[in-house]
Amino acid sequence: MTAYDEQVAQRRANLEELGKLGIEIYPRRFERRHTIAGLVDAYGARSHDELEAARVETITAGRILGIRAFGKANFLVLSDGAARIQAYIRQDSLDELGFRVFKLLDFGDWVGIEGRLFRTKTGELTIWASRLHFLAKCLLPLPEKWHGLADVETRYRQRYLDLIVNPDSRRVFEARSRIVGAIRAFMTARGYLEVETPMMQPIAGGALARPFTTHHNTLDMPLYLRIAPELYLKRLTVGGLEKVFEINRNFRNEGISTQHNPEFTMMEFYEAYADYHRLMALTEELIAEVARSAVGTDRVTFGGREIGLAPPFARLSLREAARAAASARLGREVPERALRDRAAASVLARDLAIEVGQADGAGRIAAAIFEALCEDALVQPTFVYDFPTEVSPLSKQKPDDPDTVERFELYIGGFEVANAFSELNDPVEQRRRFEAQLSSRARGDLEAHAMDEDYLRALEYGLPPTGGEGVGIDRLVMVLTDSPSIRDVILFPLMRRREQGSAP
RNA sequence: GGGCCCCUAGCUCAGUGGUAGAGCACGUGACUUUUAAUCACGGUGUCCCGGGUUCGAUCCCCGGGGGGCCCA
Repeated sequence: MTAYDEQVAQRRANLEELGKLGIEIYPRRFERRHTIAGLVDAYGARSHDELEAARVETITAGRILGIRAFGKANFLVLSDGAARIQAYIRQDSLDELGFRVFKLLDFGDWVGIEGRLFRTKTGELTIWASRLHFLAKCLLPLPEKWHGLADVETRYRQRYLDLIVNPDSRRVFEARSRIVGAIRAFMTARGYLEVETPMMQPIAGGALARPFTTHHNTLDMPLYLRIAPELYLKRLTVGGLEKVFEINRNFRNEGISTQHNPEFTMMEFYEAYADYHRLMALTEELIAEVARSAVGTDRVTFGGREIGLAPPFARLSLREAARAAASARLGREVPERALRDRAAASVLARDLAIEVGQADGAGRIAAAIFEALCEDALVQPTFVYDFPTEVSPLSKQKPDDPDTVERFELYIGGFEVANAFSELNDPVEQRRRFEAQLSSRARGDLEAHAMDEDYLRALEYGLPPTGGEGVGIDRLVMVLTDSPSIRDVILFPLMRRREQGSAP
């Protein structure tokens, strides 16, 4: 028998013995008077004498994360996830049944404790147990109490173990919840209406990405998991919902990395009468306010570097950034027209050893040069603005420059956190853009945008001047919690399936 | 998709071409204010999987699986 099997057998036997004592081994409910966190909060700072005078009686519950047994006097460490407290289990302070129950407890079991608060000789806040209630058995051995669970694969696959033994992990997800709450509060306070649009779409649009496909049986209809809510949210703006936002998942069938999970959370919003300049101002305010309210500061450390999130953020034109970086890299002045002309851009890319596709125009090449040379360096929050039209099929062109659209991406920590633009609302131009995408698709671009006739029809009813933006929640959480991988901020990141029978 | 690295006890990790180790956890005993409790004693195992080389492979070689990081 392996050590593991032996421990499991021992725990099962203890559970059986508990049943023989006549207690309910899976009780239905337990009435707490206090949470452990509440006790620590209220009494953690009280002195020994204050506690004696107050004679605080409590009933609380949690998971056993430590047992220090001395025979007739014992200590249990209980956790409610948020905080820990120890209970003093003294044979002559419990009834006989209670002490027999104690003897059958294992590391990881759930128990309720009734008793009086006091402080031990060593000064630790402790519950002097008068009653012990068995609540549920932990039948499998837990990771070690001191080193915790370090194996990242197990942490992701069995997140519950990570949460039990690694308090830092829980803190990340608590922060994530506060961040989402703060975003929602920020938008709601400014009059944006929260909406939910389809996650299953007959045409996956609103972004350049490959979708997941699925199928509806009764309608016998192919469907896609959405790659963006964009086209539905703009239909709502056509419908007169002038300020809307949605916080939900997008699904993109592409590679996995420290910055990409196939499903990820975006906050996307649209505002009638706004353009991308207005969105930049709003975004600065949003990021700073969310940081302050969710993590208590607008100066955070990410990957060992301090990042200031207070406005104003730096602003950098995409082609200028690419041009300057290319000039520095090549040691000669690269003119901006080298990024405007296909032949010149192609030569420039070759000189920079950046691969470009046969069908890529100057716009795509400029964007590729920017990504290759500039992204990593954008650690402090920076708006990169004025994108090539070729890579932005849903954005509105600049009045004096049809090759450029009013679009920006916000970079923080070296990666894209938000993407926004003045929305293209001319249905004739939008149709031309879709057609250009279709010809890209015909040349093999699997990420090219599909034609969406219903969306064009909506535009024909009239979309007011509108600004729209998507904020990547996972990446924002990474920055605000100093998490190096997107998998650290997603509770259950997608993992490759394992063969049956191989643990875990 | 490519490169590099990792996979040994439930957990955290050592280690070796010749019967596989530590700490924690687990079991037995002692201990009525301990706290990574301590002390004594005890058993831990598909060394990720398959093949090859070898008298002998956990170790070397090849293939596969899972994971991490970097690149695309």
